[in-house]
Amino acid sequence: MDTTSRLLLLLEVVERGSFTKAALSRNIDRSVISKQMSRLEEDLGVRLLNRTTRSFSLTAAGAEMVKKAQQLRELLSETIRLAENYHQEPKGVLRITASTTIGHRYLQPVINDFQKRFPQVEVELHLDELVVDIVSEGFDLAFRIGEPKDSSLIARKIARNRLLLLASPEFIDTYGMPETIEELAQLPSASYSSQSIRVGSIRYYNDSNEECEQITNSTFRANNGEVLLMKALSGTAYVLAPAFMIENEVKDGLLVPLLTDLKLMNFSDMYAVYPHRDLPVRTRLFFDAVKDYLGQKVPIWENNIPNFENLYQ
Amino acid sequence: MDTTSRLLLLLEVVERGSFTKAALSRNIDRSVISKQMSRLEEDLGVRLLNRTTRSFSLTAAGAEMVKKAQQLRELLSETIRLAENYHQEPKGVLRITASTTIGHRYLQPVINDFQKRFPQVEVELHLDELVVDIVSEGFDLAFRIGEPKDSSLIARKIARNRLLLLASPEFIDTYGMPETIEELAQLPSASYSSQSIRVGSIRYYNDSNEECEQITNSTFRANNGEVLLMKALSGTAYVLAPAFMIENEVKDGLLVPLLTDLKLMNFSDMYAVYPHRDLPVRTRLFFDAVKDYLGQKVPIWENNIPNFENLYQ
DNA sequence: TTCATTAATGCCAAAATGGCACCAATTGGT
DNA sequence: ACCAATTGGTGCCATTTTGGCATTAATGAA
Repeated sequence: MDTTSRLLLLLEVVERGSFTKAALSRNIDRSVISKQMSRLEEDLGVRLLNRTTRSFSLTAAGAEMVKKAQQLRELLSETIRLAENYHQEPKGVLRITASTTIGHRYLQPVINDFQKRFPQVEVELHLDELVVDIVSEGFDLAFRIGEPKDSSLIARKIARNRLLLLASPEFIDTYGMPETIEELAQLPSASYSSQSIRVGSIRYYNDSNEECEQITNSTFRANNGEVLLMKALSGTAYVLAPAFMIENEVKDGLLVPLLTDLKLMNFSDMYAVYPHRDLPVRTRLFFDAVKDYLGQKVPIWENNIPNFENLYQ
Repeated sequence: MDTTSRLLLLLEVVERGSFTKAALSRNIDRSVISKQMSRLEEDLGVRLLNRTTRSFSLTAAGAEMVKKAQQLRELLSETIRLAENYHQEPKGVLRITASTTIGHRYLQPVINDFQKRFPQVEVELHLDELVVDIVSEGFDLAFRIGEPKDSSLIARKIARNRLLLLASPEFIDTYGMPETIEELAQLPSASYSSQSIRVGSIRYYNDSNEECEQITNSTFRANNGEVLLMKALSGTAYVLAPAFMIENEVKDGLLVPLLTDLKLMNFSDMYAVYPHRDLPVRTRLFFDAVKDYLGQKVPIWENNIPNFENLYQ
C-alpha cells in the first residue's frame, strides 16, 4: 500500500470518525487501519493522529494531510473516470442506492436483465430509506423520489409520480365513503415521512383551479411505502400513496380509490442522481435501461391502476 | 504498488523515453516496469501504451493519463513537502548535485560534518559537469557557478567567485613573463567550457575603468576545473581560473599569478539552486551549513592564494 | 544480413499485507 | 463508583504481491 492509498485511508478514518467504522466500511480488519496509519506517520515523519484507546483526534499536521487527501481523492477519481471514458464495453462495479421499494420492484428486474447483457459488470444494490451521501459513500447512481438538495449532484427526472387516495373496503364499511375532502380530513391517515420528504397534507386544485392544501389527520407515518400500504390494507387508515408503490392492490380490489374527482397535484417525480456529468459506460447504459424499463411518458406502475388516466385529473 | 504509484511510473517511462531508462533511473529491474505497466492497463481497463519489442508510443488514453499523472505527482510532492514542514529534526534523503570540483572539495567536508550532527539524514551527492534538470531528476539542492537559466527555480548566491591568471614557472621560462594583456593573448591558454558557460576571453577594467574584453588563444578547453589546472601545471598553457578551483598550487609555487595589476571582472558567483521556496528542514539546515563553511564575505578558497585581496583589483 | 538492444514472461525468493487472537485502556451505562 | 463493552495496538502467521534473474522474441541500427 502506497502513500496515496494510506492518505485516502486516513481520510476515510476521519470522515467515519473511528478506525473501527472505517474498517467496517472497507471490509478489512481493524488492525490493518492501525498498522497503516502508523506506517503513514512513519513515512511522512510526522504524527497525524492523537489516539487514546477508544478514540482519536487529528493533529495540526493531520488536518493538513486530510485536506491534501481530499484533493488526491478527487484527482484520482477524475483520473479513473477519465480512463473509464475510454472503455468500449461496460465493466467494473456499478454501485446503486435507492429506497427499498424502488430497488426491489423496479431496479432489480432491470439489473437482472442488464447483467445478462453485460456479464462483466458487477452490481451492488444498496437499499436505504435514508438519503445517503452518494459522493462519500462511493455510489455511481441513486434513484430517489424528489430532487436532491445537494446542488453539486446531477439529477435527471426519469418518471412522473402521481398520487392517489386509497382505502380498503373494510375501512369504507367502518367510516363510510367520504364525499368531500373535508370529510376525508377527519379520518385517520397513513402518510409518508422521511428526512427529506414529509407528507402531512393533501395538495390539490379546487374547481377554480386554485392550489389548495388540506391538512390530514396523519396517525401513522413511515418512510417505507410497503409499510404504509400494509397499514391501509389493514383497514385502520387511508393512505395518500404515490403511484409507484402500487402493485396489484387496486386491480385486485384490496384498495379502493377515494374522491377520484379531486384534482390532486403530482407528487415529487422520480429522479436518477449521480455525482458527475462524466458517466462510465456501465452507468450510462444502466441509466438508459432503467428509463426504457419504466416507460417514456406513462410509467410502468400506472398500468396497475385501472382507468388511472381518468382519475384525479 | 497502487494505481497512483503506477501512474507515476508511467510518467517516468514517458519522460525518460523507454522502459529501460526508467528502470535504470529507479534502480529496478526492467521486468518490473513491464509488469506494472500491464497491471496499470488492466486496472484502468484501457490500453495506455502501444509497444514494440524495441520501443513504445502513447495511446490517446495514455496521453490523458500522463497529464493526470503529472498533476498527481505535483499534488503528492506538495503533500510530502507539507508534511516535511512539520519535521522538527532533519531526516530523510538529501539529494544534491554539483560539479565535480564543488562537490568533491567543498560539499563533501560539509556533508561529513552534517551527517555527524544529524545521523538520520542520508545524502546522495551527484557530481556532474552537465547542468541537470533538478526537478525531473528529483534533486533537493544544486550548487552551480552562475545563475540558472530556468527562472522557475530559486537561486541564492552563496559565494563570490573571483578569477586569476596562472601559469607554471616552466611556462614562464618558455614564453617569458607577459607584461601586457596583448602579450598574454598571444600565448596558448586553457579555458573552461561547458554547455552553460563558455570562457573564451578575458574581461577586465582598463585604466579608465572601462569594461574591456580580450579574446584569448584558447588551445585547450574542458568543463572540468581540475583538468584545466593540470594543463596549466604541465607548462603547456596558462589558465584563467576561478578562485574556487585553487587548492595549494599557488601557495606551493606550482602556479604563479600573471599580470596581477590587471583589474579582472569577477566570474559568475556560486549559487545554491532549489526547486521550491518551501525547503524541508534537512535542506535548509544543509544550505546554512554550506554557507557557514564557505565563509560570509571572503570565501574559504581565497585563503589559499597569498595576498589575493591585493591581486587583480 | 547480423547483432545489439529492448519489451515480455516464467519462476522463485523476499517483502508486504491482512486476519486472528489477545491485551490494555477508555468510556459509557447502570 | 463499578463494570462491561468497545476501541486502538501488537505479535504471529498465512497469503498475496513484488521484484530480480534468466530466457525468449522481435525490432532497428549498423
